[in-house]
Amino acid sequence: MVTRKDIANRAGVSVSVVSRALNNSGYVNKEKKKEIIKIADELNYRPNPIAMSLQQQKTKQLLYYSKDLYNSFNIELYEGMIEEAEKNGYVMLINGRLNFDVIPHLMIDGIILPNQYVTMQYLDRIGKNYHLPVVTASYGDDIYFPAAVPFIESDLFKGTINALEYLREKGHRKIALVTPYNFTANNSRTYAWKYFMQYELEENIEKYFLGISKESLHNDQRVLCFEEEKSENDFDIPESFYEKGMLAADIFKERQLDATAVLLFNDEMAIGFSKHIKKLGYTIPEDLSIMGIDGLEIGQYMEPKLTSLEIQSRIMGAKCVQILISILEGKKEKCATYVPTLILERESVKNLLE
Amino acid sequence: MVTRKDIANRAGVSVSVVSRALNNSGYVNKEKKKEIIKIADELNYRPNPIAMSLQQQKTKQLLYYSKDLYNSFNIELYEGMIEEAEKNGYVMLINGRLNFDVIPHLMIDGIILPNQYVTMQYLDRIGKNYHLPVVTASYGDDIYFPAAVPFIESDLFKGTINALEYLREKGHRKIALVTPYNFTANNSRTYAWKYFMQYELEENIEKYFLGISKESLHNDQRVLCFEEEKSENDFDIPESFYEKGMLAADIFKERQLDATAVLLFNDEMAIGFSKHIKKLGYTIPEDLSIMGIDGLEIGQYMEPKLTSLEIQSRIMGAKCVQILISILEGKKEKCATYVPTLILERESVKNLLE
DNA sequence: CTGAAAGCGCTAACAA
DNA sequence: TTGTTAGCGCTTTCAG
Repeated sequence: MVTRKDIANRAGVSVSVVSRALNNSGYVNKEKKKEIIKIADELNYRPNPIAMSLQQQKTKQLLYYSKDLYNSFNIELYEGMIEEAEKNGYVMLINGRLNFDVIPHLMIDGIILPNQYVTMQYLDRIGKNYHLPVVTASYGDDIYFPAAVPFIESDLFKGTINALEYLREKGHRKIALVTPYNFTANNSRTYAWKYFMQYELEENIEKYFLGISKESLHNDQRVLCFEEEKSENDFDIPESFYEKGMLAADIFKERQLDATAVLLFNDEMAIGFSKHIKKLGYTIPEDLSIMGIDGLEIGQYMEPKLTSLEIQSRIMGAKCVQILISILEGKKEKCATYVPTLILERESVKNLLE
Repeated sequence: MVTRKDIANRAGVSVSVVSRALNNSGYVNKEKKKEIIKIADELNYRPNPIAMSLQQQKTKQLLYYSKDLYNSFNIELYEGMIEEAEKNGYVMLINGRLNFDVIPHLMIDGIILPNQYVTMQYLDRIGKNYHLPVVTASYGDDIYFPAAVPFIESDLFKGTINALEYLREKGHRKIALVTPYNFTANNSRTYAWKYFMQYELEENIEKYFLGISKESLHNDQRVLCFEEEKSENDFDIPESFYEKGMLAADIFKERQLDATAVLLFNDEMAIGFSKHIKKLGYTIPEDLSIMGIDGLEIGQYMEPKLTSLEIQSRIMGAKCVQILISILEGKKEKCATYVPTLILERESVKNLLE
């Protein structure tokens, strides 16, 4: 391994001169500088990032502690992060296993956590004693969540309202909501839907709410199969959105709901729901319009192509990194940042007014 | 930040004693040792991984340089790696962007590259001057690939033969192969298929070969749309397996192929193919049996559930890490390691003999 | 059994 | 403009 010492020896100068030459800092004789750079090049010198990190007390590395790498939404988020990190001279790492114990072993300057629940757990288990700037990339799951750390979230309250407005414009009034959680869950999607249905459309929100959770379904056998419904507190368990979507279709049919449109918690659920509801004899969008949330690319592979409320994941990822870096640099940052959503119009919503 | 010096001060000893006590190395008075550990605990001391890395000249971190995080096969591979790394006291990082320039900035002891092409590029651009143990996780893409670095691959030659034998047992003889590459491509799947069709089944291999590449399709307009067909050498472009599978279905029908079964290069292609061929009026498996390669979980969501040749990705990932670590530890390692495949029997293959 | 000292590769303050 | 020095947090040798 080539070090600055080697270069110094070759050039007949001291290491500090080499350092200054290579870092473009302080004074170095122009001739010598050229010479030093030439030698460094010849020797194929690479600064040792570990030594530099030790000396500078920073690593220029950031970590995205993702919950679920199988979910392409998270990967898109990560790609947004990579890009922004790169621009700022940082390396963006990712770790797919939520094992907090490894964090102190990692050589990083800051962490991006995947949602508020993980953040809470982190604060509980590690964060108290181990300070490392943290930022949360939130889906907007819980509107009452205490902002313990700065968070960046998709503006899903406004977004859901927009989605519902879009459906209303197409003539829909009876719009069911399918979510994997309870009626009382404080996520902004549910919240916005309740508001809109109740005050804008004046429809019965109990009737059109389909929560695929053990509470909402009164311990229906079919929902108790899901791992995440069995345990209470384990946020490590990936959620079965797809399967829950399928179950929702069964229940939709059983209840003979007269909704003309269904808004689903996310695209995965929407895909599971659509697949199954078609099997049960419904035609999309003729009999029933479907709208997802996320705007994933795979929605295109559905038949018909899934209309969705797009969360701009890349932009969100970039924002997370921006904010984390500005915290690292000691700049103050406001605690909540909202990224707007977009209506992604494809084929699964019918215009009833035409 | 708490350092060993702080602990030493508190305990009234020197740093070396603290070091020895905390590392369980050398002699330390039992009483003092207890005391030191207690203080470390109270102060919530965490060894600085950077300082340790600098001193020990190793980071205990490994990198999986994945090509495509959207492909769940790679994620499974990664999970196998994580587990094995953890067992051996290593941290497994992953980076989704193939930008070789960041590698020298990373604090890692070794790299796992995603296939031989990437390995070649790596060797070309970085590896020559920058030594860092490297291992290749190969799909078995090219049987003539020069083993420049140790590689771990799924035994797809044997596996493909097994898959074809399985199909033969079910009464299939006319078995088409769908791949995204040329007839002359030296990947072991194609190679094994050619062999089996020619010598075991004595069928016409030209007739039943469906290569979805510009060469195989004589610059058919429809294949020229794919990004990866436009450029010659860029291995960074993700491949459009799904879409190519759909195109293959069109071509299968156009040619009025009388195959009773189709073996596809991977599950993604198989899913695209199946979806589209159903649309074209075929029923699976009644009219046509389908078999994929990979054994992905999403194959279960297809209708009917996809029968596939399972690549044991977790085991492969673990093997990669094992070998990389043993190289790091100076143990010799043989260059080629093969991981066996498994027939994953589901619903998309019909038994013609019943 | 303990502690001083050297050193991992680098930077930065300061003296020359 | 340059080189010496100290130090980032840690380990390890070696004299006490």
